[in-house]
Amino acid sequence: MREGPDIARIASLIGDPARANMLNALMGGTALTASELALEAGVSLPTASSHLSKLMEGGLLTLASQGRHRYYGLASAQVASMIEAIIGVAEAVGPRRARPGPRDAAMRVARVCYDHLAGEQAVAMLDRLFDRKLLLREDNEIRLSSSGAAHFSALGIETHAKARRPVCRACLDWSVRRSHLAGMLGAAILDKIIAEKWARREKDSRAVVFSPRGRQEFERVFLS
Amino acid sequence: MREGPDIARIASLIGDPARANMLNALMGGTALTASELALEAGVSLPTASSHLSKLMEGGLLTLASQGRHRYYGLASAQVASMIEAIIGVAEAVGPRRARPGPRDAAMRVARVCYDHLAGEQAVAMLDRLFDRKLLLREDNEIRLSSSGAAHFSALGIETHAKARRPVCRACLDWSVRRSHLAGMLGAAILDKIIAEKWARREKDSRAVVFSPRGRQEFERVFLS
DNA sequence: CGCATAGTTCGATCTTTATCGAAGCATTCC
DNA sequence: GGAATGCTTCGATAAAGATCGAACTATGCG
Repeated sequence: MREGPDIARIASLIGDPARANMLNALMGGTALTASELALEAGVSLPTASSHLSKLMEGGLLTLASQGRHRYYGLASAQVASMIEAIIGVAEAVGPRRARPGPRDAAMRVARVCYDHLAGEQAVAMLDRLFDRKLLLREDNEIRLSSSGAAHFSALGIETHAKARRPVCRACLDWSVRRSHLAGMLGAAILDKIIAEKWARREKDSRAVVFSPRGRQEFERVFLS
Repeated sequence: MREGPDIARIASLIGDPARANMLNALMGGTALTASELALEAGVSLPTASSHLSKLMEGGLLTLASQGRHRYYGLASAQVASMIEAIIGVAEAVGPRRARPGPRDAAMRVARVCYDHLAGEQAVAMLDRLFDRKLLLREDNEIRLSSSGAAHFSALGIETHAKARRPVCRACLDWSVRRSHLAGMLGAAILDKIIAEKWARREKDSRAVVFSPRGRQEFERVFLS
């Protein structure tokens, strides 16, 4: 009977199917309203509302009110990466999903992880950015080199640190089991990919699907 | 209502206080019997037994029968690192523990993480091993250099890969928020620290407490 | 074999909590 | 102002599951 941090509290919050579905949906990175989350979780609005207040109280969510809309989002990247870790275990021990299915394959290639790109594409990108010395591994962190700063700035990606959010961060990829790029820069790159219409978000999924031309452009800019 | 891996199943397993306590105890790395875990969780033997079979069915534990003893342990390093991630969130959002307390401080300095050393000491050690080029960062993995192989071998630490377990692996430290060394080598180093009596495991805790002389030795060998 | 220790299974009880309909607030639109 | 939309609170119901005592199985010891 040891004390220690209350992991049961956190885990039981995630342990309800409705709440797990909501969190899963929020892993897409976009904040959602209570009604959207109710739909996502397959429960009525009152039920969803009750779940949301529990998640809020548990510190897993943040809330942004805009007019009569209330947008719920994951509280932090740390929460997101905890959820990724749980997904990893669930994938590993889970009842071997009958057929991997096309959506699942798409997820492995490229998907949204909270606010940045994950999957094979993202892991390959980080590797290339290191090779080209646009990013530097330092200690156990990732740092932007001066050539990297110039490079991203030329692409119209702002890399000045604001607030306390780190510019670069490594995030473990559950499908590849290697790191991909998170942090402000990771988020900015995903923004660019979507803004340039190189890829679109699959509806109701975290999968990111590149268009043929978009993939070419992405490879030219980030994988060359 | 999306499908996807069943994270609720995994999380709800951890979400029960009794099971969470058991898992927490197993994070110490040593396999424990059902009675020990019952004590640890503060429940009766039948209750513990029921929890254990659920954890087994969920794939979070492994079981080794030896005579009339049945030793339960965490199923994998992946499971351990998921639990660490949950601990991290619980620490971050949890009801600010009134006073950090001495045990808590000791945990931050050095503790057992499944089968290797974690905490400030462990993070510092990994940094030094990189500085001395005994370990090399490669891609996103850690590799043993040839001088490193010689070094550890001279210390009586075997570094030949056996089975499929990687020799070196990075593991994110929840207290320091940087990586420390896991994998076969990480485990072997912890073994040596205990075997040489440089430090002892705190009773009923994951904390690892160095003796004055032990700390000196450890610093000489791994932090110099 | 008989006894002791380790562990599981069974059955009954009891608490927790997920759920939704109805009603209540709050904000915006007209 | 009044109607509509988005969301929360309340109250009652129902289901899930945690708990333990007692009985049962298995292993070891003399």
